[in-house]
Amino acid sequence: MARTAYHHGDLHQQAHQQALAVLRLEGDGAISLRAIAKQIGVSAPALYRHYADRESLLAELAISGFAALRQQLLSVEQHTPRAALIGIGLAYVAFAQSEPNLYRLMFGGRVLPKGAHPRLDQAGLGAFNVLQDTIARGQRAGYLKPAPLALMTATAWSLVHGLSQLTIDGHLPNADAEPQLAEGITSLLLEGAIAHTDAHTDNNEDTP
Amino acid sequence: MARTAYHHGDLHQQAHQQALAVLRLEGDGAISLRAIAKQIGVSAPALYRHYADRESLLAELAISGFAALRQQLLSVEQHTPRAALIGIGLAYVAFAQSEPNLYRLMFGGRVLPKGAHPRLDQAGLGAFNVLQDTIARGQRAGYLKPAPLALMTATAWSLVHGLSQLTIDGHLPNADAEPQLAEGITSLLLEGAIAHTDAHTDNNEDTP
DNA sequence: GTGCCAATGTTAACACCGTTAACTTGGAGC
DNA sequence: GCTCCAAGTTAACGGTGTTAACATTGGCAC
Repeated sequence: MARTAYHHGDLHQQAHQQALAVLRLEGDGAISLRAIAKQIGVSAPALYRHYADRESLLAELAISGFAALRQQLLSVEQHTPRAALIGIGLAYVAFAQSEPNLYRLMFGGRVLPKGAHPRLDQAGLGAFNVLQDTIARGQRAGYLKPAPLALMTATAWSLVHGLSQLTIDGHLPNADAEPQLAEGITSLLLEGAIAHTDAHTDNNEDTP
Repeated sequence: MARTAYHHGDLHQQAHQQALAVLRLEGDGAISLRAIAKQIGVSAPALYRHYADRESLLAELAISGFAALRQQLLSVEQHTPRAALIGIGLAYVAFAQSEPNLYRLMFGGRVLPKGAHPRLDQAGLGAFNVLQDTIARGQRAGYLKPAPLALMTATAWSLVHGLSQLTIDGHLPNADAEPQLAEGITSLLLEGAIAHTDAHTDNNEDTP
């Protein structure tokens, strides 16, 4: 089922790979269906047999990106709650830095409106759950505070996502020491930023 | 110097406002120079007398966005270190939620490559500095740990930016209670996530 | 084996887009 | 009053996503 120009069977996969290559080099804005078709050696409308439209192609790239992120998060060692949490934070940021354009596509928001591609949302949840499970384990082990799981997960997710986005876009001044930065930030969250004692005694300042 | 079709003098400002309106409603991807020109009642190339290209128009929108964000951050009350920090975090997230498409443009990264628009970088720094100054004040007051300022600022910036981005793009499951979420997350960072004691005694697990 | 059908390609065309070149208009300064 | 320059104009180029109408062909039923 191949090789005769017609029905070469590999078009879907080939378009995916070609689009991924363009994405890595120049970003999602540079992905052009016509250009991809030309480089594959096929007419542009042929792609519409495999993708509903350009957005669907981008969504598929993002889905595979979330799968790769999930695998990378699953591969960190978990033999200590603290090691697991810091390891996941570092792995997350490392993924974003190794695939900045893919990461921007996954979380861009401009493209891929919320519920338009259910498989995308599902893939995002798959990565999200790795982090949430690790946090839940940390709580069961007594290492983390018994605060609401959703709150702690949202906090950790926000921190690593924000750091990823800011570093790959160069928004952090003095971002020379990135590895230390990621580890320092994670530790800071775990151990708290307040000096040492009676931190909760001054939170009644709004009732004069 | 107005009103004669030619030289109506207001074109720059009018294009800015029109583009901002489109941005708010449909996102930066929907901003079209030709469409803007048509709605203003002018030919498309006329815009090139006022903007070098489409990207410059977007950069100007982002610049005014950073200025607005800075003003919003400057307006929070600072009569207590804790109130100032939490207030800034809430104000930051509130800004992103009230102008999601503008916020995405400001931090998108796809458009506006790092050093291409110096005034943009400067505007971003202007907002960044408000947060950094507040943290420095908190340190001088002894409320915050004397950790490196760059580290603490990067942490706080990452947290609020990540939370903003995740909420406006709907990536957080169970994000029903957003206001509480923002405040809870900020508090969690300030007070630390680790249970209570000897949190630093198990960080030698990687030396067997 | 043969014939049909659905899958998968093709070309042509439409309506956009950003951008540039060449030209025109008209207000301001000398 | 004349001139010059900023700010507008039309025409055109090359590019895009997408659809319609048509062509090819591999595989399955008979």
